[in-house]
Amino acid sequence: MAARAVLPEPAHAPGLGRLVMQVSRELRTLADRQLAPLGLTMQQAELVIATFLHGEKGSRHLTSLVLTDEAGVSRLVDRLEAKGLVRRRPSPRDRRSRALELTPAGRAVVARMRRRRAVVDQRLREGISADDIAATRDVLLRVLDNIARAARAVA
Amino acid sequence: MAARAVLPEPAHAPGLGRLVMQVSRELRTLADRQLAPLGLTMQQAELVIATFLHGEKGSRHLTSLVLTDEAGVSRLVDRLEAKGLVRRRPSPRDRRSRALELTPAGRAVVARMRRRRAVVDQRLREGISADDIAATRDVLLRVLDNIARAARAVA
DNA sequence: TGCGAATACTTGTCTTGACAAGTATTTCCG
DNA sequence: CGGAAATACTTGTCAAGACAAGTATTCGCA
Repeated sequence: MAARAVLPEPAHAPGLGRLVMQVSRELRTLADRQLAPLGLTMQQAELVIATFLHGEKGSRHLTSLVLTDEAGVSRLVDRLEAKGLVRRRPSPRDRRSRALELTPAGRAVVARMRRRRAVVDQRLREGISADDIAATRDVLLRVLDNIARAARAVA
Repeated sequence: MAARAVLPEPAHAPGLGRLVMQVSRELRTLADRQLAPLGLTMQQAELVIATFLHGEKGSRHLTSLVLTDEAGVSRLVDRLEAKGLVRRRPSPRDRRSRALELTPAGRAVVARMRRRRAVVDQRLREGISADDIAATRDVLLRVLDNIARAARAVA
């Protein structure tokens, strides 16, 4: 694993961070292309599914589920509302909050997307053992932890 | 810099894909914040470094190095040119192409950024063995392979 | 030779992501 | 109680990524 301190970092042995970002980018691109026939992006699909699973909560509670911040969720909901898949209702408990709910059209596509997502996820694991997946997950969680620590050091 | 959009949400185990995307996102955010004092983003820093290492090539050759497409590089170069770090020259060998070169100001920041990047990369590996890093890299490469296969299946 | 295909880059549009600032509402506490 | 602080969301701005389409130039080859 490359003692690549300050070295060129050739394309064939990229740093772990770079590799993670490459995988992330290609995952999104693939997902977006597969969802294009439904007229949705990956983020939009995630939000629709999150609304199905955790609906009735305000967008604040959904931000962590779709990997963006509140502002991002707000505009994501704008787009989904424009597509008629989701609706904002005033929340009875807290008038600052607006609860999300799926429209009939929204419910109509959830199952299909979830199935599709599962298939893709399955395909991405092909040829990789459960142990390797688990170990990878573990490493990535530790990296996340290190990122959080570094972020605190900066702040 | 204030309320970090970052950490919450360990909750239950997310899918590997989601985890990769989360790591990617937080990596970029951290890098962008650390580079902010230099007035650069992570992508801009990467392109300046790539120009230093592989300069004199047209942007076509740099796209794979900065994880975006030609259009992205084109606009990235626009921004760096506006900041006076990089310059486009007509390529003598091929008049379609425009060779990139660092300006003195560009060269002046390269060393600092590379050192900084190495430090951060080091910090992200803390507490993770070289073997684990290698195994993780291996798994991610196989995932990349699966993505490519799935992409071909779609196309 | 010359013409169509390929190549290098640019530009337009849409979506996302981060951050800052703004509004409305609720909570906390003196 | 009353006002300060926190909270929930929205909006504005900039940078990126993907994709499509456009321009200029070079290449391949009949």
